[in-house]
Amino acid sequence: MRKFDDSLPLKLLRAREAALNHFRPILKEISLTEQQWRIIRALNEYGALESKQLAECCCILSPSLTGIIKRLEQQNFIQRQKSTEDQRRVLLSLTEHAQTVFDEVSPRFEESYRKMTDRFGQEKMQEFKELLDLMANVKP
Amino acid sequence: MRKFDDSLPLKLLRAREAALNHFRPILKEISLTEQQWRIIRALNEYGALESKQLAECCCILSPSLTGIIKRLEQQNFIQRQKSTEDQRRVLLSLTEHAQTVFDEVSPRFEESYRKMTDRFGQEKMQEFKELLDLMANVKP
DNA sequence: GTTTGATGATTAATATATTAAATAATTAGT
DNA sequence: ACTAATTATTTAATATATTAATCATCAAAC
Repeated sequence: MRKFDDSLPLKLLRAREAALNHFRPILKEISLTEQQWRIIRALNEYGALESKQLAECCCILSPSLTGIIKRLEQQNFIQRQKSTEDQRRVLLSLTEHAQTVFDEVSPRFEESYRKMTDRFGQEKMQEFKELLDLMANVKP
Repeated sequence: MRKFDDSLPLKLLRAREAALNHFRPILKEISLTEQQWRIIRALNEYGALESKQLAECCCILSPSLTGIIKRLEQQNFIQRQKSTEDQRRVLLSLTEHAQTVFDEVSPRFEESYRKMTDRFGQEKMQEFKELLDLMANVKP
């Protein structure tokens, strides 16, 4: 069998851990989890989204999202409103508070992102992202 | 700010999900979680390992490992013994049962791995893994 | 209009992730 | 030898992941 360390899922996990290590200090400071920040980023970019779309684009399953949204709502980061046409659907968007926090801290994330990219190498990063996108579309 | 979809951690997450989708059916059949299989694979390759080493090489934090090992022990997949020199340490190894299961199912994982590699492209996979290893060593 | 089937969200149950704190055994310094 | 600092593991508390089941709403068929 292949060597344990040759496992692609494991390599992806380790690479992701290494990447996240660049941002964890910021997340800790602002007391947001990685998933919470991911959701806030998505809503900042796309505006209001339905729960299902948000789950899809954030790579978070619906049952997890339910809890995450509930907590973000309690912390006044997210507001919800039911869709008028389809009562099943829930529209989610950022509160003003969340928007303020986002605008304040996003430059810090950008800065860390730039550092990470520099250390990894600009061109390598480009190539790396292309391969990641390709792998994300390999169906079983 | 960068686009949401340009996020490296997100791309890594999506790529990993896509990769895991090739193996989830097998895991489900044998009723093992991804983490449990990762640990079994590691112990198969390295033989007995201390808890700390196992956590390190499997990219699992100690508190998580405690629970995973406990459950694998209950299912008769793992046996533990305290180190004789250092009573703090715990030596973990596979049971015969686990070894049997591993030998039986590992060919199926290999087969799926080969398919995945073929669909992604052999040379691309090589290049991809090299970049993943590089990223795993980018320190903040 | 009612039934049936499908869909969006939630709940439930179990497993894992994360951080902090507690335990216990070892080592270093005195 | 004895205290202090270290280290390996576990416990605790909270958040998220995963699968299955439920609940409510909508849509199509009848």
